[in-house]
Amino acid sequence: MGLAKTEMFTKRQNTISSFAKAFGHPARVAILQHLFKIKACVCGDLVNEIGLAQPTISQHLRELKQLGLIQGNVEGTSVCYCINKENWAKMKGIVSEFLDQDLTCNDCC
Amino acid sequence: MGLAKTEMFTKRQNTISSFAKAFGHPARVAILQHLFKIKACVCGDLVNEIGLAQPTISQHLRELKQLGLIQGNVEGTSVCYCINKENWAKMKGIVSEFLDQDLTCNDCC
DNA sequence: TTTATTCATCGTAATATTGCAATGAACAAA
DNA sequence: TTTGTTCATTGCAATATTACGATGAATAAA
Repeated sequence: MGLAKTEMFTKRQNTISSFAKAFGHPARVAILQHLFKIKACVCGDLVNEIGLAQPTISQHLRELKQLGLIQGNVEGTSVCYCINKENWAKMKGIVSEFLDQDLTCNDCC
Repeated sequence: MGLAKTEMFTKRQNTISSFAKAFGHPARVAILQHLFKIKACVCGDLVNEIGLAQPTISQHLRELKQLGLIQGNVEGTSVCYCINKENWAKMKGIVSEFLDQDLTCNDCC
């Protein structure tokens, strides 16, 4: 019914999918790549850079922020967003462990 | 409008988000983990293992198959699904490159 | 104080995703 | 052939996501 039955899965499985969902939209991929590139940012730059409306960018930023992958520091009228290094590293560890699973396989395939 | 404006983004950005979307649901994470674990599988096993209805599992399998991450070989009345090692490795390379971006940052944050 | 700038939030419309009952297709066994 | 097994597909209902105009809150500048 459009509702992910999260209670059926392990905490780890839900964590992995939550992080993956964060990268599951090209706008958020682009936002993160831009933050990595310039190493600091304000929302207005992203609106020009990405090409989506300001509320849309703001909404994507909020999702990334709620997951802890970015942080925003208010500076006057603008907000300085950047990658949260510590949480990014944690996420990378969890996702990488999933991606790095053993590929050995029996004769079935 | 619920429509990702893929044409605004680079091919690479869309590729990353497509793969990420595949892991963006705990059921698909669980399916892949199970395939890794037993190294071969049929759909019926997954229905018992995961706990979702058979059509639901079949639908998730189709998405993973369309992305090339798994493959299914028909064996009599059952279908043997397993990880597509080559494509998994390719995907891992693309996603890892994104995750491994340089975390150095200026004094802004 | 007034005005401008910047970003967040609200409200809403459109599309996407998830889940499953019902059904179908393919094959094997009786 | 008939029956049973296995998985795919269809059709639908419910929820989630995406996008943006309008508006609000906060601050800075005039």
